[in-house]
Amino acid sequence: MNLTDALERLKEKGYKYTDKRKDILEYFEASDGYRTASDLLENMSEKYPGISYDTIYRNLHLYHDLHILEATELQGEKHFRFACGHEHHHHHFICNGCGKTKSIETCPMDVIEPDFKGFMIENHKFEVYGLCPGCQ
Amino acid sequence: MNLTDALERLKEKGYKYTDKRKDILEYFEASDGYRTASDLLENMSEKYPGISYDTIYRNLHLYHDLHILEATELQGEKHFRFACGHEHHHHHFICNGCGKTKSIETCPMDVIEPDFKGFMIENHKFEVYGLCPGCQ
DNA sequence: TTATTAAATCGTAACGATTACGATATACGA
DNA sequence: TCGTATATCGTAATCGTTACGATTTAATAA
Repeated sequence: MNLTDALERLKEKGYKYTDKRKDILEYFEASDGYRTASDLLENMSEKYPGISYDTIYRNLHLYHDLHILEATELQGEKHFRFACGHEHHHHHFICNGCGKTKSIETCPMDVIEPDFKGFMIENHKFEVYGLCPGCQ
Repeated sequence: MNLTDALERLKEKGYKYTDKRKDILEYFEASDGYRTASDLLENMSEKYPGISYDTIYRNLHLYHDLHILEATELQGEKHFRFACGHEHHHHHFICNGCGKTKSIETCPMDVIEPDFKGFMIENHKFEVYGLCPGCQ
């Protein structure tokens, strides 16, 4: 996902263009890692003092619904990043220091023993946490 | 982990025995799956109307610190279950209906490509979610 | 260009899960 | 049985998030 594609998807779904919406996308484009709602609020407050929580969360949810952002829960707080796009299914190493990610191509669902007879599998989560080279 | 071992660990660490502490452990022993603080509060309220949130959370944290309970975060809420004890490292299928778990013996860290040069791995999370036979 | 209006935002209150704390009660060793 | 450290109660505060009436604005039509 990138800024241009995201803005296009927004338009084709009939959502309005606003500077705040563009700036939110630019923030995630520049981040390349997981960020929280308050990270975003703090960043947006520089340009838009007094920006509402409603605006932050409404747009985060909108982008998530449109598959422009993907989300994960870390330490009781939702974190968002640009969606990884049409690439094949994969997982992430997530840096505890800066939130940046690194792809893990293998999916454990392909390699674990398939003894789930009688169980209906709906989804799964596999994440590796640690420190990236820059954060050690 | 079981009730007897847990009470013994509590005693040997110098914590006091109370009926509430025993009953919390009995609740998790009988549950065999992930339960929330409010699940526990609701259950304890039958015998102890007016039991304090402080008591619930303080003991959940105590048991977690003593490795009597293990925890995971599901849908923004912490869930606890009896620790799986000294068995070898493994992961869980977790039923979205009843919270019960099923062990997954394979750990993805053993099978993924080891291309983490320069990254310091601290921990990982692998969970499979779905419905157990009884909840479908 | 202006008018219309549905959507976006603001300001702020409410919410659910969790934490915190002074006052009181209790387990347990002396 | 007493003394005291600890556990609990009752309740307020905190944090992340959601909700909502009032106001503003982007997009479209006249």
